[in-house]
Amino acid sequence: MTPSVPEGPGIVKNEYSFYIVDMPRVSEAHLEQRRQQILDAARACFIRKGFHETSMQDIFAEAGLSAGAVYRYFKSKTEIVESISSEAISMMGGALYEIVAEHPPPPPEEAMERLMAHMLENGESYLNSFTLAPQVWSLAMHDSGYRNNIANVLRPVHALWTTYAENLRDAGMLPPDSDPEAVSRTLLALVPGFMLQRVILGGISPETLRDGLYALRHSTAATDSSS
Amino acid sequence: MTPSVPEGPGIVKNEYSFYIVDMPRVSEAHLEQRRQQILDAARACFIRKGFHETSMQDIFAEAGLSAGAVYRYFKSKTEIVESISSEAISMMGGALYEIVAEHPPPPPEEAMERLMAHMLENGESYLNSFTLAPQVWSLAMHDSGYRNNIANVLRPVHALWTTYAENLRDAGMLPPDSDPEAVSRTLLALVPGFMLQRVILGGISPETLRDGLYALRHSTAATDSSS
Amino acid sequence: MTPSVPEGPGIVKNEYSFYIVDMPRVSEAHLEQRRQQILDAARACFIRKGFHETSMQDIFAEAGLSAGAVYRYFKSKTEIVESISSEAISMMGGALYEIVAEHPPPPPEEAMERLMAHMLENGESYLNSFTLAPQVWSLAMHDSGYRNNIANVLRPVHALWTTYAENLRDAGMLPPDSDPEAVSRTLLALVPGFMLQRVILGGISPETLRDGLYALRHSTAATDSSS
Amino acid sequence: MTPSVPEGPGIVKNEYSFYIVDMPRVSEAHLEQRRQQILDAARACFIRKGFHETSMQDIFAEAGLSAGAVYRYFKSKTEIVESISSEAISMMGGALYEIVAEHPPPPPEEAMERLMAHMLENGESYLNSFTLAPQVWSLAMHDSGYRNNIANVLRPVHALWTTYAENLRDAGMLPPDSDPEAVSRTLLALVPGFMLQRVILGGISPETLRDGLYALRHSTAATDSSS
DNA sequence: TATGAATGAGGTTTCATTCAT
DNA sequence: CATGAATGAAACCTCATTCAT
Repeated sequence: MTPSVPEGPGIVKNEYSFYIVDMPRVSEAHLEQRRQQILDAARACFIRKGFHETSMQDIFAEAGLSAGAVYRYFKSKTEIVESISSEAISMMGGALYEIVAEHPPPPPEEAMERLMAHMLENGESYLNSFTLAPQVWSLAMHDSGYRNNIANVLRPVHALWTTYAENLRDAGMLPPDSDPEAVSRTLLALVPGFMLQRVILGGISPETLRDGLYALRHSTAATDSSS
Repeated sequence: MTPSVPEGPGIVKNEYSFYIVDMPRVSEAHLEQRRQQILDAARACFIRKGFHETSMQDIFAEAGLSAGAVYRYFKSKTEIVESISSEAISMMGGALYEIVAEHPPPPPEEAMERLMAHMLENGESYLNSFTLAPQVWSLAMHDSGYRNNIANVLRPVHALWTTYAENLRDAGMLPPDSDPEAVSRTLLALVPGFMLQRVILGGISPETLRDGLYALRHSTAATDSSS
Repeated sequence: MTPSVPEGPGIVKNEYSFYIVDMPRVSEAHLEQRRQQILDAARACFIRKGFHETSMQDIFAEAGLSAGAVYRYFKSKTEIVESISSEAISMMGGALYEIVAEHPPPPPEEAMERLMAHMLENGESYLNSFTLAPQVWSLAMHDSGYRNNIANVLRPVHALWTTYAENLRDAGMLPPDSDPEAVSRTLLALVPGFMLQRVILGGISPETLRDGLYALRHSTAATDSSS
Repeated sequence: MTPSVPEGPGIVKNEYSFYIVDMPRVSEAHLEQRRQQILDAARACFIRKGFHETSMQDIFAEAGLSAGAVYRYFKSKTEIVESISSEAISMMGGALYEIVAEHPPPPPEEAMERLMAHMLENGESYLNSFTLAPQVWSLAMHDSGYRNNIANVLRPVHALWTTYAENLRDAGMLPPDSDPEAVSRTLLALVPGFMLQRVILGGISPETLRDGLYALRHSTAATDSSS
């Protein structure tokens, strides 16, 4: 008396009715898409108004979802902020890696120009990380969790710059007794300042940094003051 | 039944107490001192907890004043935040001016080292501007008032660096065709990155920047890529 | 493209899956078993956390069922609470009936001891009615439905005690002019106090009540104060 | 030029103006009265609707105060509930103490009758503790804080009953080998049952308990079953 | 029949600000 | 000028319930 029903993925037999469709009610992809929908909405709000000025209601409205729906995917506003933060601070590695890996290493002004250009492309048009980053830095000031978070993201970046500085020195492009760590720190230090000038003062572009670094690198040896 | 108290200028009667002396009209100096008392309290709170996590109640308590008293001197929390912000972003000019004014100009690595050392002294030990600055940057992202504020403070600083770069070039320490604007921007860009590394990553000091800049300035001319 | 599946009574087509077998119409027994599964889960939660602190989500999780499944069997949380409540307050009759039915009636201290012992067995180890009961009393304070519910359960119990008191009097174990109603009420009143002392104060057992009643029953006639 | 202003309590001199009135802006009594106003409102709500069904908004409305005002006096709803709870469970000691202290001790039925009458007077008309008590018991089931709270209130009451039982025995009104602890527990156990019957079943009064206890105390020695 | 994602009203609590005293 | 009690809008979050699949 059991009818021949096609059995396949998602069609299972159970003890009450004979066959029920056990397909996930919504696909895994749908869930992930919802998460993204929420994160996109949140990011848009955060870029527009900032973390603190954005209320959960703002996010609900922007996402077109109810409170409950959002809280199904993120258990607190903090969790959303952290997601966006992580995302914002982690978008830098790729380009740097490629630049660092080149042989011979590109000169610093070129490396920096290319990195800034990459950040502008992936930041201003898509992630607006230039607006988000300072907010994350700000959070990091009083929340050791965020601070560690950023530190963890920054350390590999720092390491890449150090490798780059070593390559530079090994290729004879830096004095043999120069400290790759100091060079790494100095180049790393340029990034936040570039971002802030871009947003607050304007009038700065990747080329500015390139030309500035180029000029500094070609100052005459006459005026030294190393340790 | 009203006691015979001399009534005269400054002596007023009110309904609660019988007489209060409304006379000496608290000195101008006293007013300013009260303002400072409030600002000191606010700054302490902001450094300890951040702008957003600090409630007005926190400030009242820290200042040992009532709500009404504080609101007599500042008409909103925003006004207090702005005061502290201005203060925090304006503490940089002095040392830079002295450095820039020297003839011949000190080499970049020395100029930067001395500036950072000055900021550490006046920042970390007294103002903790390293903690406040990122919060101000963060505010600036979404409040054009703050942004202009900072821009206005930054422009003279930028101008000083440009003057310095010109001096450098005129003294033959930079290529004659180099762009002082680009050099100025580049040196200015180092400051926020130094502050952030100091707080978040640690392991950076004025000497680090000095050594890094020194090494970069002594890279061989072999690897150029100017425009 | 529709697979050729026999269509017949109980085999229906729906829009999601193609065919589901709607046949055996899950047995009545199965339905009842599902109800029990849910009630068991709910009771466990209620004992663990209380009615109000238990969310429907808690019950879903404990039962291993979905929201929809639970709501198919109970149309609201209130209905579940009521089910558990009824169950909790109705578990007392059986033992009492047996005790009351005995001839000659056991003396009060023995009747009470046996009843308490019975409640402990069926309460503490299985139903934990000692924890549930006060919650039900609490609900009864502001919900006349619950109040009537309890009253309806309590009235037969009360009647049994009254019968018992009459038997006692008829057997010459109480003064001939004593009021069975008053005795019934008094004995009935001992139960909640026993439960609460057991949970809150500890140090009470069926024997305590037996000894206490025994002592009271053997006080000397010298000190009377009847109406 | 300093005017002769009456100095007295609350009139102080300070450095700005010469005299300011330092009277507490509102009197200590006013503060306490506000607390009572809130507690009265809360109690009314709790009696009317129960702890859980009463929202803070209900309390604000009943008290005629704003949210902020209430939260100035109580830092959470829990704190309010606890205040009312403590109050409700602690109103029982006085009358019992007086009864217990009498020499010779009144017979149990009289002691109990008088205590119940006292509770009715101070409970039903003023505190409605008959409605509140079961709610507190209910809370105690899952909150050890409440449980300890109640236990702490109950222990002295229990001790008083034990003293009473000892007095009873010493006065020859209980068998010399009877256990005062068991008698104490038994009499204590009657109270909750009386309260619940009063609210749920009705038809019980202090006299009921008196007559019931009287009858039990005059049962014939023929039917014993002590240990 | 079962699922669980989605809803949205409503909960408690905070906090910048005012104003009667 | 100073006080601090009071305000009340708005914040974050929960949870009983529904309904498309």
